[in-house]
Amino acid sequence: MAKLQKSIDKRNALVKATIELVNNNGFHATPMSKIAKMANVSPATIYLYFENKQDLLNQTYVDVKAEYTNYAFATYDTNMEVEAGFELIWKRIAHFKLKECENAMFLAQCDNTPIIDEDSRQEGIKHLQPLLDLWDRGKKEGIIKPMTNYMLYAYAINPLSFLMMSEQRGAMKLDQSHLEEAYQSAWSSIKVCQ
Amino acid sequence: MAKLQKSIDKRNALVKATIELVNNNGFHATPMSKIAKMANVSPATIYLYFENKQDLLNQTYVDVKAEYTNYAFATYDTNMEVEAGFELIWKRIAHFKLKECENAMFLAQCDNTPIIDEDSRQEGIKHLQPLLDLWDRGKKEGIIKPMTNYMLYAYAINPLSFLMMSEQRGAMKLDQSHLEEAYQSAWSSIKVCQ
DNA sequence: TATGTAAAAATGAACGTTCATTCTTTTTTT
DNA sequence: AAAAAAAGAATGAACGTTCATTTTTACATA
Repeated sequence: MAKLQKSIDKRNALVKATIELVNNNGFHATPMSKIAKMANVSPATIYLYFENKQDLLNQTYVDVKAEYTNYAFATYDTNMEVEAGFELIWKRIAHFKLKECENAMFLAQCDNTPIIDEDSRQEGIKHLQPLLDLWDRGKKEGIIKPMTNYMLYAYAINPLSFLMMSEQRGAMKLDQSHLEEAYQSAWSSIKVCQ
Repeated sequence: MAKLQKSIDKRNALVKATIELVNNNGFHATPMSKIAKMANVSPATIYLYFENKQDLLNQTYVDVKAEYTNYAFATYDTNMEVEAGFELIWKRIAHFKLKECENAMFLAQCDNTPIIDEDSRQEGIKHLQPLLDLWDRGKKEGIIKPMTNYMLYAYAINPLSFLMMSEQRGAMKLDQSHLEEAYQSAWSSIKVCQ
């Protein structure tokens, strides 16, 4: 009973504040007091929802990662053809990274620093399975290059993080035609050349 | 006279310690006292070489970025053919990221977080010019896709950061044949398909 | 429906620690 | 012996977390 009574809104506000402040200042430069203030909550209240600062960060990471993959696979169906399925998933991921860039930036920061516990990192990876399965199928069918899934991810998906960060910094603008170009490059880099 | 007398070795030791500790703990979780200890120096001595902690980080970043690009272009000659020049530079970059992964990890962390000052970030980008010039030439010759340099970097170079981080985490091993595959994917994604 | 009450949730202030930076003194160099 | 470099100890601010207390909620009773 106890835990369920605690307002889920307050937890969400804390997670949201964490994302925004960590994006702007980095994890260790965002004090709990600021997170509390942004969430309209007392610092002490944070400890009713999270064990400590590290736990707050870990849970925020897993939350955001789940949101990311849920969005990515929402309209995907495992019966789709490999190329069509990949295009669908790719475009959903691209859309997420560009429209929800607060979330995407947060993930990029966590994925390139030692601030997240290894357990939470592993937890986050699990949700990507449908894409890895699709790639395995593509390799069997001779449509996708016989490379490790890490390599495929590096070329097909990861560039979107770089593009998102560049746009976020104001270095470039990504419109629909850029996105189509990007998709073609992603597909070129992993498809088997006929 | 004053500045020149200060030992360059001591400065280098401080920069090296900063890289190692920031890689393992993140910037804000590495105290000046630990940096000093690792460099066999008193905390107060750091302030003879650097203005403050932020300045230490900024200078470390610019140093490492310069080392990275010096290595990348060391054997490149602007008279080379586009494809050959790209292959050469790509392989030098790959070699740097995989053999000097301490340095590469440090750059990845700085490039995905707000810990570096914008000025130092800009300073670091300048040194990449030879590659951008090569790409512009390739576009004129119809060899390279007519995309922005950011897009080309995202697909041709940035995946190496992801692969380096994955290997560093023990998720995969990158041998020579993986590297050849990676190069083919990089080239596939930016070359004009005939 | 109104009231009393015990548990849960939330709070602001306080605590102890850590940290970046500075100060004063000592050591090294020229 | 004067100047530069380095050192260790000291300082004051900031932080994560906890504590003692207050406020809110849920609900039994009338």
